[in-house]
Amino acid sequence: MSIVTEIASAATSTIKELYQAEFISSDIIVNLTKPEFEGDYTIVLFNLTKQLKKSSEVAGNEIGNHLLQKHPGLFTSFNVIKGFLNVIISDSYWIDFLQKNYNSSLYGISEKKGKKIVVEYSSPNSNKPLHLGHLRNNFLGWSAAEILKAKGNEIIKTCIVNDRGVHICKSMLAWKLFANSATPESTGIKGDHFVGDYYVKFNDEYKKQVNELSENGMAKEEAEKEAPVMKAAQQMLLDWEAGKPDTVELWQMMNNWVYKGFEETYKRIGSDFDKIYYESETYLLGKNFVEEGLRKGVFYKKEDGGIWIDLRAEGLDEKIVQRKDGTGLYITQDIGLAVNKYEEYKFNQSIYVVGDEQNYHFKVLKLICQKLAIPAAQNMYHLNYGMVELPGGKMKSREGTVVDADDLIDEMLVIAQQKTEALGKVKDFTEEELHHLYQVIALGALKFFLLRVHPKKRMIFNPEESIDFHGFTAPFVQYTYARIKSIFRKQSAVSSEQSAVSSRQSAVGSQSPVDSQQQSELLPLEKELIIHLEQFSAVINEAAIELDPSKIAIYVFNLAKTFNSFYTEHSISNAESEEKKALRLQIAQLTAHVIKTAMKLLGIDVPERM
RNA sequence: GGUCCGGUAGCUCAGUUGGAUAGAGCAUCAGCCUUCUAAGCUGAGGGUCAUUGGUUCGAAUCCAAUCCGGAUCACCA
Repeated sequence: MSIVTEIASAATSTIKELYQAEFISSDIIVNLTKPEFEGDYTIVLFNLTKQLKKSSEVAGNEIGNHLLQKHPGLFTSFNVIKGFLNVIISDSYWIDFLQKNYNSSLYGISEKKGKKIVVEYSSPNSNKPLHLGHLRNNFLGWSAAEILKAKGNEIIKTCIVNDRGVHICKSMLAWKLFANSATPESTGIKGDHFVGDYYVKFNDEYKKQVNELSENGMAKEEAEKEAPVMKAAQQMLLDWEAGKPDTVELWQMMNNWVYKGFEETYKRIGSDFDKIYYESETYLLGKNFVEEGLRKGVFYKKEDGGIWIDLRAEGLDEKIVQRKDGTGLYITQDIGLAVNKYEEYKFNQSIYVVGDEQNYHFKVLKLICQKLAIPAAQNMYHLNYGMVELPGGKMKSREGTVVDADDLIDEMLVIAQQKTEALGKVKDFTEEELHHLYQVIALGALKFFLLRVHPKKRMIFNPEESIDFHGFTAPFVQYTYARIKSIFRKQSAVSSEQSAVSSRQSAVGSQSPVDSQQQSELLPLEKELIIHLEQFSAVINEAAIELDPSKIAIYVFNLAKTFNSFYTEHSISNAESEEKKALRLQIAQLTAHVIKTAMKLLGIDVPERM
């Protein structure tokens, strides 16, 4: 039980005993006391006093006294200011908490509960490389999965690759027209970039043709339809759907180039999937449900043969689910995929990590699934996030104005190397260790940068301003971790020399009243750190409920910040007494553990030295 | 036009189940390396919480209206 719930429930029973008034713990608001007042936690009385028919001054004192009497181990004193009851938690409570947890490798992690959750994320197109927007998606999806795992859920990570459609045919066509049989191997270009280049080439050619046609007097709209490359791409899609061998072969070859490139990038950024779905295999799945929907009267057929659903009662529009030519649409295949996934995994919840431009789509999808009474409709959740934009506006892969994922990571690596070298602290590192360190710092900085803001906020990324390594960043937190590890390295070097008194053993073993007496005078920064550490589970909980990794990022940053103040203010190795030293080593150990665990929830590694 | 999301310091963002004098980072300025790693620490300046009205002991937070920015409302995915 967290300290906050403990206080709330103590207050609840106190109020019941004193006034026979029935409140539940959640009625009692318990906050951290503001620094300018004396106290650790504050119980807000305003909302209670009306019902108690007492002034908050009187009630606060009565409640405070009663709490002290009933829970002498928990509270040591209190004060009442206006409607606020500030309580001070006893040092022994905090020391007890620290003793119990400082050496627990699972601190903060919940036991398995067996709830099964499918997280679908990444979802790339196979006609272009991953860009900054995908990175936000990947980091968010990965982190959300880790956070849910930490709450004891079983997670299945899935990905749907959009590997078919006219946009795929566009790069195929451009390759046929312009490549002269060049391949990633022959050019030395990474496969996904190679194919992406042809996608851009297609659009260049298309624009050119539209312009030519317009200049010859054709209306722009018509020119866009009549441009030969566009018509050829559409023909290619028909060929593909008809299974024309050379088209399918070309499609497979080019997709494989892309997948090889993706694999490399995913490995770099640490994304993985338990199951990859390909749209080419799922795009026909939803059609069965069109039939069913018609039978159930959920859908209806219009005169031209198109099949629709009317969602106007739900405040939406009419939506087509099957074209008049009998083919399905995006929404149709998503219904099919949802059912497919459910049959495969029988999940309790299904999370889709997809940009907020598709909010409408997922609203409709859920509604349709509900109306069709598909079990997969239960607990379908769209984890949406804001687009990443450039100062000049949206990124457009057609126009080549994207921040490429691979390029960005390379750039971050260079910066990590430069900054590290400038500090000159890694002279004894091997090549391999350096390489690993740069990787940890560069990717950490990037992930933290994209995860530290609330998912819903759209963000503007300015490539001119490189990502900072100071302040609210991963390197800051990583540095704090490395500092702590450094202390322990030196400590174990010392303690192996003087084997008589191992400070850690003396800490755990010391049960004598003298020791606890001395230990129980926590300095403000010591207490502040322990209070921070105690909040970890509550923060994970909040992050899991809201599916919001930024909560973790903010928390771990504040923890590191508090530790750094503590570190500057008080010596650990040369503490005033052996008891203090033992206590501080425990605090440091738990801090390191929480930093490492929290960062892992963000998909970020921490270095032992930096 | 309908629906949804956002607007908090120069910039990037916390804070929104209503609680005390609205907080961080960056940037700016002033200090701190003879002591466990200065990618650090300490301090200063910087605010009409978009606007107006309402609800109440109390509003950045809830309600209404307005303004600004974005997304979406495709027989594209």
